[in-house]
Amino acid sequence: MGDGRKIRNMEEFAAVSGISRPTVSKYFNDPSSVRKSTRERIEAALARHDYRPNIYAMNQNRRLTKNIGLVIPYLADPFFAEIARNIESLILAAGFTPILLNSQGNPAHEVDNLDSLRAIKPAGVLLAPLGRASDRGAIEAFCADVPTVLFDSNIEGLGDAFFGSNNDQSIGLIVDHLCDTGAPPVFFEMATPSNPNALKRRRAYQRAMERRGHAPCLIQVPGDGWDFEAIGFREGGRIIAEGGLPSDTILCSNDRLAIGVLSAAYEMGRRVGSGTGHALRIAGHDDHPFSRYTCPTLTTVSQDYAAIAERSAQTLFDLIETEERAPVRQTKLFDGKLILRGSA
Amino acid sequence: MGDGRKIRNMEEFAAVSGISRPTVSKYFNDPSSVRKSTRERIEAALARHDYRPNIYAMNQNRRLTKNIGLVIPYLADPFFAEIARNIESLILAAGFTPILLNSQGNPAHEVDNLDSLRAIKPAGVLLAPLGRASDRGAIEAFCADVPTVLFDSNIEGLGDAFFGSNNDQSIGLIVDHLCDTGAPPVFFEMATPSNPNALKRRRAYQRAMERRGHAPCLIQVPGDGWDFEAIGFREGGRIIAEGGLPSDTILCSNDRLAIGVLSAAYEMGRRVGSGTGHALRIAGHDDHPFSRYTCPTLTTVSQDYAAIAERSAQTLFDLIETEERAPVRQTKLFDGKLILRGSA
DNA sequence: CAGAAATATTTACGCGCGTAAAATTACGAT
DNA sequence: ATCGTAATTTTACGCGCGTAAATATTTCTG
Repeated sequence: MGDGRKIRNMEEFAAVSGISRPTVSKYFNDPSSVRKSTRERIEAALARHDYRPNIYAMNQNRRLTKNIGLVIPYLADPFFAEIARNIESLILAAGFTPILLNSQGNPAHEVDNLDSLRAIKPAGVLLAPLGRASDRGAIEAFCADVPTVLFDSNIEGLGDAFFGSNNDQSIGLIVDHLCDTGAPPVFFEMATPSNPNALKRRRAYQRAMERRGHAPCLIQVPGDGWDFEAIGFREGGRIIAEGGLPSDTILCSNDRLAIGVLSAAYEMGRRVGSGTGHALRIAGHDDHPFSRYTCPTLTTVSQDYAAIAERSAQTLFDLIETEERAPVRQTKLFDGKLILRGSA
Repeated sequence: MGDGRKIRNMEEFAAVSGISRPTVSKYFNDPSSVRKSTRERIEAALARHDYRPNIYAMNQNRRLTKNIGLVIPYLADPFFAEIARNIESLILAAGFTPILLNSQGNPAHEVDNLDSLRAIKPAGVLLAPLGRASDRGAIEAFCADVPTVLFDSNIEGLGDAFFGSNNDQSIGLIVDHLCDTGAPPVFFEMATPSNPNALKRRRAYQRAMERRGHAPCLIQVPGDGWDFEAIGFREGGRIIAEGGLPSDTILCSNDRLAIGVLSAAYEMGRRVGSGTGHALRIAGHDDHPFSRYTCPTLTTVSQDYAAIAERSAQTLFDLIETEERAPVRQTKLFDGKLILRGSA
């Protein structure tokens, strides 16, 4: 395809396509904004010459670029990687360019990411914040400048919308299940959790237990960072070894902790499972990609992150379309589903 | 900080800092290229007015941007996510901006990513290709235009350099270990593997077995895509159930397959492990983040991806620095380390 | 302190495209 | 065929900064 000479800019491309440059410019900003016959002539020329407008020159004078920022708190976590993959596809399908940024569990890095985004003048941003650890002031300032939809972890009052999981419902689901089928669970978590939703889940557990007339019991273990499996393994192993738990049933704040605890229980020869004769029952939360390959397989609650991704993206697209900030901050929590497997 | 009026462009910023605009421009391109006293005056003004140059205007006329592309074949795999995290940090530390792109296991997507990168005029690109599935022609054309270092998976002759793992050495290591401590292993893999290094590992297994005077035995199971654990679980379970394996020892082409096989073996009540009285031994390759939490923990070979990341990044930086393409294509394979755990 | 070398300033132009206003053309419906 | 409207073309300017060349200034060297 293409004849010999290279097209250097839109001027030259407009010449070979027989259309004026401003119309070609209109075409690239929105192909449907030009007449059909014009569009066809441009696309014919495009097939012959493979010209692409210079994105830097394009974005320099445009007030809004076609870029959408996607900020993920910790991309090495397969759970977040999976959400990122989903949302990326949605952004591409909507004709935008996703800019994927990883906060790597670090609040300073999160702020850096927002700074980078600001420089890029994105049409909008989808932000899964670190949560409690986040620099609220920095995010607030950012949201004031750029249409931003928060997801996964809420920061009260920030952004034009928030979509996440209904931790009250989902934790309630698994607490009910555990209570119905055996001893009421203790709640295993980090004393100072990195995980954004941890505090909500803790309170949801407490409420669910009280609702059923049981006394909540929190097992809060030390540990920093995002290596949850290691913390679950080390501290879970310790707890199990020490004994003295008021229950044989452990509900973990998330699947990654549960994977560690499960592994420790196996090492120690404890029989984990829902069947008769078990020594321990262990459950998690999130339906992590690896939770179906633990031994035994992990009973957990799935988050409806397809819905969260879809709704977050669509809300941002609408925000960008209408070019005005949302009058009221939209919020919706999606229900989880009980995933019954072998561990509880 | 900052007085009332906003700085709109470099002209205005140059005015308030008392330096000419071209000098300020020089400063932003390389702070060390201006005299110390000048640098201090600019930085003082910077502290007062928080101005940042418009990156679109900057990059428009620059032949080389400060962007470095980082293309990952499948970001939802924690192994790749971890490498990406490493390399991202190195890129940032070197003063460049990482552009993280995910091919999502799809060759067409990989080509799209390279197209996007081309539009961004990156100073260089670090590319972990899909391997056999990759569109060789497209990558070749890209490498001709942009300094590119391949890593993880080699495509013979493409890019200015390649750094990866020495599969011959690492597979040899684990085959030797398995042979020394029990029955020679069969090799479990996908018949049509998605994984870039799969074919190299297959041949490495064959050579290692022949070297020790054993007949290689390939178990090639059906399955598409990147859900390796599911394939390992389904097909591994089938193989184990059918019986008739010439060995009780299974070496899997990668840890994710092994995780699935291990899970299947557990479900079927087979005793897996290196101890006496085991029914099965299972080993993997990669030292995947989850391999230390399987039941039993997975014996495997670690890739030295810190070295791979470091060397790949450094080579690209040098390439960018000298502004000339490498005269000879550099290649280095890093040795793996045996990780002895419970499964074999 | 003079002269050389390094650095800064001035001046000027160009990059590739967005976009506005006015003039022209093409289109669809009467 | 006629009209009104929508689409296109023409013309023109500006965005914010890179960069080159000539000139002026500072800093370093002996």
